[in-house]
Amino acid sequence: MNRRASLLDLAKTLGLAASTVSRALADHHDVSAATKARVRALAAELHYQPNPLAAGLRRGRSNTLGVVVPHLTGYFFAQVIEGIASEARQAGFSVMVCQSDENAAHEAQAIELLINAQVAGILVSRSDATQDFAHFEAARQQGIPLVFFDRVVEGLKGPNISSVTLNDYLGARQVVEHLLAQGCRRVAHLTGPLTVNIHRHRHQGYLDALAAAGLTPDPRLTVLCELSQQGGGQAMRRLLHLSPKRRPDAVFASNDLAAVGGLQVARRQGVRVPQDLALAGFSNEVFTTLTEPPLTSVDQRGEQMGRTAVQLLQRMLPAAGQHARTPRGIVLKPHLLIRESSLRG
Amino acid sequence: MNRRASLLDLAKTLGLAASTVSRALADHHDVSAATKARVRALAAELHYQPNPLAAGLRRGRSNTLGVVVPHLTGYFFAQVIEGIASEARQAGFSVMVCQSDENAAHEAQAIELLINAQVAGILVSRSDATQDFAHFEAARQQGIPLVFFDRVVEGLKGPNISSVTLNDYLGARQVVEHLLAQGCRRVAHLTGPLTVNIHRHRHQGYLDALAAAGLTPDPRLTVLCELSQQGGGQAMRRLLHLSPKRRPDAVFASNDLAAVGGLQVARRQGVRVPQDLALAGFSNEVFTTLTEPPLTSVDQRGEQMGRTAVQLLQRMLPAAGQHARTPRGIVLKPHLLIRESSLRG
DNA sequence: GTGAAAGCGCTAACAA
DNA sequence: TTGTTAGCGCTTTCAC
Repeated sequence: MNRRASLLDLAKTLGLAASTVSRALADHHDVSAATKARVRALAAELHYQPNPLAAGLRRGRSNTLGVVVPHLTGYFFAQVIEGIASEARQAGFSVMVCQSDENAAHEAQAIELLINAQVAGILVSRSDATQDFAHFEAARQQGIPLVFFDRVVEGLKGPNISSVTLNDYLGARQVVEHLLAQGCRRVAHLTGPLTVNIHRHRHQGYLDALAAAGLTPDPRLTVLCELSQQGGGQAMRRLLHLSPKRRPDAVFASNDLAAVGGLQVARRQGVRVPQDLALAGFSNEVFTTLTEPPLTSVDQRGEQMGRTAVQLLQRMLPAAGQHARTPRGIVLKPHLLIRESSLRG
Repeated sequence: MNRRASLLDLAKTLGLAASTVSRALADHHDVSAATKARVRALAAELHYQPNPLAAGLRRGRSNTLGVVVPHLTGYFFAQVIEGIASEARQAGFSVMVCQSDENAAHEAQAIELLINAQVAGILVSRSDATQDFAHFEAARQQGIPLVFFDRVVEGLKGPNISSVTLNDYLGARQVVEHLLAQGCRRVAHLTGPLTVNIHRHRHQGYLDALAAAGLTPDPRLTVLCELSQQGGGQAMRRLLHLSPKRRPDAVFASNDLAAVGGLQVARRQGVRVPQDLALAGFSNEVFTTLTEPPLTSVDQRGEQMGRTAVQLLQRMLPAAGQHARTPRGIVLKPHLLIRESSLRG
């Protein structure tokens, strides 16, 4: 079991200085092509692998990207992380994943952990509960670039901060337009806290779709609830208790879990979906094709979002050259997926 | 923006040598209690955070644990990773997650990446496709301890290898005993490749439960299929094509996705679940409570498995003292969760 | 019980 | 274009 080859080993056998080998491997412009070739050949032969710990120590930052998500159990975030992991690996980065559990304190702790680990950058989808954003500022002040994905912190802008989001407004609007096209006239909306960008945008899309169709939104049909199976069930119960005239003929839930919770309550009360009540969710979770009937939803393009987030981060890294530190905000287009729960044929 | 305090900073302000401070912080036994107290007080005051890169470089290994899973999108592995991440953090480790996509080459690549990153240990659930286990041997030979969870490599045993699994045999046996108790007599089994421990054990549990009830297993009722929604659907179609006498009155699928695929096909063909056909899966995925009817399943205790895996790893680390490097195999008890899909009341 | 010294493997300023 | 030098922050002999 022989020690792994070090850069110095390469240098010695080639009769070069360590620094030259280092530069050659980094493809530094003022190393002769011949030298580069020799170095690369030997490196390949010896299966040289740079020691990331040493490089990190020297540079003052590791080659790891930090990721903070509210949780992992849920198709969307898992997908995003798959995208991040795959894109990061191609760029030579490792990925460290932390979860905030929708808890502001955990989120701050995670950021601290990542700063401490001297990550090259942080990708984060903020917890719904977070109100104080000092921890993000702290990262920025350490010179660690931040990319927000899906759930952004809207006040935070600046040279070291980018974002990639879904066009939630458009997604919601398309859902509601589809429901209206099915002949629905009283469309209800189950929403999360409107302080969070995604929920606010989806709600606005809902309102505007109604307005565009010449309908006046009924405030009783917008229900603020926890976007869980239980929360969706409760909200549905409330809606079904309305007088027949006021009762909705369609429900658009801001996520799939709440939609399914609502679906179950409705069916148990003998409401036929989609004939009596058309239903749609948001996120395109795996289980949307497994429910009875399958659930109309909006795909959030998780993997693409993850890949894009890493690309945005790379642009903000010092090594990226001249155009470095350009903050950007990318908005992805949603995909409406129409399934039986909203199809009145 | 002042530089983070280094160990040397502490040493200087206390009039001590760096080595003493280092030992004090590591709670080394021959540092006086008084000195330890002074050091700790100042460290706390200055919010001293050791530089993990430097420590890692010096020690020749980082404070990161590597995790390799087939994929992230799926409740079980996400749960395990939550358990791992939480336990690892408590022990002062970071976690690096890689996915193999059920692909042997990707898996080998991931292990190589982790070895290269000088992780302190590797936690892995092997891909179903892997046949060649040289990459695991390589890790072991680098002195990197391995813990297999859920899916183990059965040939690999030794001083640096532990495992934590579910008692799949028992889980399967409980499921089938429950189905038999519901009055079912022709129980079918949808299984994955029997080369993988989990599938083989589940199948054996199935066979033994039948035998214990005095029934002779009908080989036509064991269907080897891809354990996906589609695969489960196809298998169910095949079973329903059997002559009425041979047709099963219960199906136990080795995972939930296949069970739901089967459920959909059955319902579409007018088979009533559970009256005509009782159904059970395995894994307790989130969606098991969302199907119509909700699906009986076996909880795999993902989070517990993740926590246990990290604990086993710690026992194998050099620092763990005398009893270090003790390999262990822990087997967790499954929890049968009976839901409507198998309840004939 | 504490200190001095060396070095993990790499990179970056500066010199040639 | 290449080499020299220094040092990132920590741990670990070895000496006292």
